[in-house]
Amino acid sequence: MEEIRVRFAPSPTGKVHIGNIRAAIYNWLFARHVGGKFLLRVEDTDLERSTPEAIQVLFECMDWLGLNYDEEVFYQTKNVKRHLAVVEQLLASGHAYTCEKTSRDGKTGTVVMFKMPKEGTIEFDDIVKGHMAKKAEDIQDFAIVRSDGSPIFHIANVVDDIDQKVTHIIRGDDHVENTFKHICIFQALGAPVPKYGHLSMIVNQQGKPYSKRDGAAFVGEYREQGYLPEALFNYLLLLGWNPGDDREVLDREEMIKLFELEKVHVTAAMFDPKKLAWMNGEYIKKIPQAEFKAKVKDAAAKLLGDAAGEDAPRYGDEAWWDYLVAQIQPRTKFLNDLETSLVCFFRDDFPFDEKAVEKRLRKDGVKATLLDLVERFAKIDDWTAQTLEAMIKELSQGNGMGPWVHPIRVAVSGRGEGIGLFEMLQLLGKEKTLARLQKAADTLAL
RNA sequence: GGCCCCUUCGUCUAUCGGCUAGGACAUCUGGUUCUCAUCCAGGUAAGAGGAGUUCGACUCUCCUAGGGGCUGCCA
Repeated sequence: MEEIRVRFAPSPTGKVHIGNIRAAIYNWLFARHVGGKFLLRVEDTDLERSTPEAIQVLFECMDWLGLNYDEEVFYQTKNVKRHLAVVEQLLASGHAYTCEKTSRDGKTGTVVMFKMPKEGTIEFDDIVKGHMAKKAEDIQDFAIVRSDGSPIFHIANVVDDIDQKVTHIIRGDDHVENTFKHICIFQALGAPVPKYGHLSMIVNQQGKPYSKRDGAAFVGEYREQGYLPEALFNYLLLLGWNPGDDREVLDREEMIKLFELEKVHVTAAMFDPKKLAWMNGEYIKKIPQAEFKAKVKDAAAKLLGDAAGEDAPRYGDEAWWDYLVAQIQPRTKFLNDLETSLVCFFRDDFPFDEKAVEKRLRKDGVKATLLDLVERFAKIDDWTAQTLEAMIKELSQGNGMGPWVHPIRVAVSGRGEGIGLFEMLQLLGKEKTLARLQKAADTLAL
């Protein structure tokens, strides 16, 4: 049986965005599902707009998402001779002709045009859109070689697909009209016409298709914001496809096993950052403890920076790290939040949230409370969350621990939210806790 | 303008003619809790409009409206 081969063929004219990368994801999944080959082709024939940086960014994003390709990257510009040879062939067979033309930007010159059939219907069965048909007369002849002699997308694309033996072309909806043209080229060349599947667009919150102008559309942006590649991958997959039941969070193996191009939606889907954020949280919860610990340590090292050594609380004590990770991981939604939630453990110059200070510390009587706590805490030898909680419980006499808990939290962490207070105090240790309570009483509380 | 495609809760979607229209995110309410988050329980919320086919239509057909794509010496 013939090997199934698909390709992702972006043009490196800007940073790869989520619409493009979803096409890559669907191609990849399709190939893995059927046991075929997934190829990467860089369509860099637009010399004026293609950049090496964009190509580099493309590689990084694909690698980040785990979109591995099976053969060496194919650069379209390296196949120019073949493109032109094929054009000669078309010229000779009467499927193409030269003509004087004036371009949009006013350049006049001789280009090669592909001659479309003048009658009949061009049709194909799109794997996602179903049967497609168009009258040949509705499609005009189109240029395939520029006046400077360079091949244009249409011819380069088709010739490369022939050369790479591509069997299924899965690409964006914006190419449907091209498909009618390309089919004619395949036929003029006597080459087998591949199967097509056109993917709907992803639209932004305004309902408009994503373009390179949408800042947040750049794939790398999500990485920088602390999204996990698995979450983005999973979310993008769900935008226009579902396994047929209520499952949404799927691992890579399940995706490969369940993915079917036929079930991909025809309609455009709106990108919902909130659901992506939720998905990210789901994946963060699933990170193995050891792996998450490494991320926490990385973030800690970054925080320590120049202050390293000085503020380091009990490094090397793995039990301490494990306890910290157990507290932090379940309430982390973005990797980037780590810095904020960890800073109070690693720096004494952590920032104070002005609102929290106002609400919890700048209140009459708080100073006395804090000073009282310094005295009481100083007497505690068994510095554990349990002991500390028992002590505050006793102080509050069942009337709610709020009046003690809130000021302490802000005094030692600078924030009004975070992990459980007593766990936090245990992690900080007695010495730091006392120092911070004292400092807050002296400088912030009333 | 022309050609092509699309239309279920705010959003992503399930439904292969029988629907009291299901799930997820978001949102709201209640519970748990020292905060935030989590977690648990529950609520609000949809078939663009109109004809037709049919015992029966969200599902099939047609029309209208709305949205999108293409209409380059871009890809």
